[in-house]
Amino acid sequence: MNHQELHTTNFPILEFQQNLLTWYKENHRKLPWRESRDPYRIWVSEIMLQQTRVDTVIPYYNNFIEKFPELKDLAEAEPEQVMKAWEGLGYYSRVMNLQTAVKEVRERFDGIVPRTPEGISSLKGVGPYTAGAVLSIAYGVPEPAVDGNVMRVLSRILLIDEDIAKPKTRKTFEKAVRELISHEDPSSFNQALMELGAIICTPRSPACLVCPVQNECRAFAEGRQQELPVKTKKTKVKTVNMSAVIAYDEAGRLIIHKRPETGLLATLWEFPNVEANAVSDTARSNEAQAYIYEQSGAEISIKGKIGYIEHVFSHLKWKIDVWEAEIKKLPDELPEDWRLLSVEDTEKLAFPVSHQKMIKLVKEAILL
DNA sequence: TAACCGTGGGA
DNA sequence: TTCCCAAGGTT
Repeated sequence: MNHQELHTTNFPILEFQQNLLTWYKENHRKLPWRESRDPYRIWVSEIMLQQTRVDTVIPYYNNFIEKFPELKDLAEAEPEQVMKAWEGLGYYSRVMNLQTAVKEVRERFDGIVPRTPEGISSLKGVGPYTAGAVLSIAYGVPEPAVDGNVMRVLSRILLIDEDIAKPKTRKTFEKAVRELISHEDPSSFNQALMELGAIICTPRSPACLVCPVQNECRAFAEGRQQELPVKTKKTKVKTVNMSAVIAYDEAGRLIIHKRPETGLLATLWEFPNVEANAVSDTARSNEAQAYIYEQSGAEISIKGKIGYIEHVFSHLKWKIDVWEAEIKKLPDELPEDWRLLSVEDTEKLAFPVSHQKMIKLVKEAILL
């Protein structure tokens, strides 16, 4: 690459580093994962923070570390207990990958989280951002940790107008960070970029007037901070109509189903549900009844509709009619991924939020 | 590359 | 209500 094309050409790097780091030392938030340099704990926090707000993560992080204080505790835990600790956080493959990865650390790296880019990047669920974050924060390695904050902040400071929605754009910012990063304190430098993005250089109406690096910001100099970063929009989500069934026996036990190992809401428990293709309510309840019999062998009798739930995911939307049913006859043995469960015991298994809403319906509509 | 993979908060 | 978003990774 031609040296003249570098986004950091003629940029006051030392001044920028000093202003950013001084600001960070005096203004950073006290967060639970900042009280430790244990690479395992840093790692857990970074996985939880993926696409998730700090305020949401804090209670999950504290509970997770209480349950699994050290890497070996997570490695040896029952997957269902691990998933229960993640219930409600979303993107559930994150935690299954994390447990897979900590087991790998014990088997391949003698229980020590690897301190090289190649080593840590080979772990399940550790991409370029998380690799750089753990290496820099836990080990002080001067690697870039480019997340959405860093792309927003640097797009403004360096006036970079590449579309940050495009995957290859991240490399542009990694290159810039390699030029800018403090080799004396890579941990604080990377965290400071993200902290600045979270507190000052926010997506809308950035607080430029109190920004510690206002002097070094090319976008502010040109009054263009509102135009950056450039980010193309996503397409609208698809809508799927569903029927879910709350079926119970004389003892009040409910039929539940464990979702497949891969895909949406993998391995979480749910009330049996199918896509609703038929037009009429009667035909839809028949579809649901047939599905449950085919999959589990249970014969049920649907009594009526007890609720309607809408649930929006990142890429689709469920519209769910919830039906109440009595179990008329059970097979000699239910399949492995089907179970009968008392209402109280729903607290022991992990359900997606959409189905937690149904549990609430059960408690309000059926138990009363 | 673009689609898939959750959830809750704020404008 | 609707939209965008929040410390991404995998396929």
